[in-house]
Amino acid sequence: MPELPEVETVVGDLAESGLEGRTILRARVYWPRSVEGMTPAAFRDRLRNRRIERIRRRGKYIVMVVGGGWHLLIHLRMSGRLFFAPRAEPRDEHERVVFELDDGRTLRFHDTRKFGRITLTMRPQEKLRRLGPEPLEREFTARDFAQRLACRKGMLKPLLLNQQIIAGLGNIYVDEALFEARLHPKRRCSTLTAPELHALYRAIRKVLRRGIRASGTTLGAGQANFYSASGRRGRNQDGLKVFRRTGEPCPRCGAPIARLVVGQRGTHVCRECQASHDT
DNA sequence: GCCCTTTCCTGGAAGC
DNA sequence: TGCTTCCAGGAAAGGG
Repeated sequence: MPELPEVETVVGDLAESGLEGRTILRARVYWPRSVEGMTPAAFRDRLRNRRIERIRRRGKYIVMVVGGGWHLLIHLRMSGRLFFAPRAEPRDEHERVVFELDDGRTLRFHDTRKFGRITLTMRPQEKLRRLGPEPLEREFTARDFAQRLACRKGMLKPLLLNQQIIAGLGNIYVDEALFEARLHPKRRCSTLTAPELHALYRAIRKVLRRGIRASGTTLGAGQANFYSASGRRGRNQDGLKVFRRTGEPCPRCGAPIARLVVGQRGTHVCRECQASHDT
């Protein structure tokens, strides 16, 4: 599941592999629903001979500035991957969109579960402005965070997964951040004290930075798992404290990690360390 | 406007 | 062993 650290890793890999400055000669769409907002034919026509000027990340989106004012927004969702392959290499059945580049390589969008989406648009802000702040940017302060959460009545976990509140968090890093901050995922936001909000702010930044340093989290071995654009597995799974560690001892107190469902999401907690209070 | 539920999909695990 | 069923999960749309 690509979240902020995984997308950051992919973008870093793509930039390092010299994607910026390359020209897309042709795009081939093998699963039309992977392309959002226009027909595959329009997508192909508008991308032909476009130069990839810049690549960056915003939340969980990969943003490529291509020529003529167009922007490619790529969301990997559950199982999406991007990687390079020589043009002659046969297509895997799960490759949904393939971009032919001017240097003999192809950039392939591989997505077993077909949740991923690619949007070609002149107005990227229509999508991107809905996103909350970037949690690792300097301008995102503990005060901003507290203000965004304090007025909410919902449970912590669904709110942190909401990309409009804060961009880039997904199931893995939310569970890890809540453990780090010793907060129960079902706690109502409005009941948090100022020190608790501050602890959560720091925890979110800590687990995301750790994830980026480890080049992301790769769970299991199947091809639907996370692999960077250069085909590397992440190493952050070894450092996870609670996520998918049901029954294992809590690294802080030794109590068994429990699994519960919060907002229809599998959720991992230490019931000793993460007091439930009002739940 | 906020919160909650449903929908999209497939591979792999679990159940029989 | 081999078949069937169930589940995970991000974002957006729809309902209350």
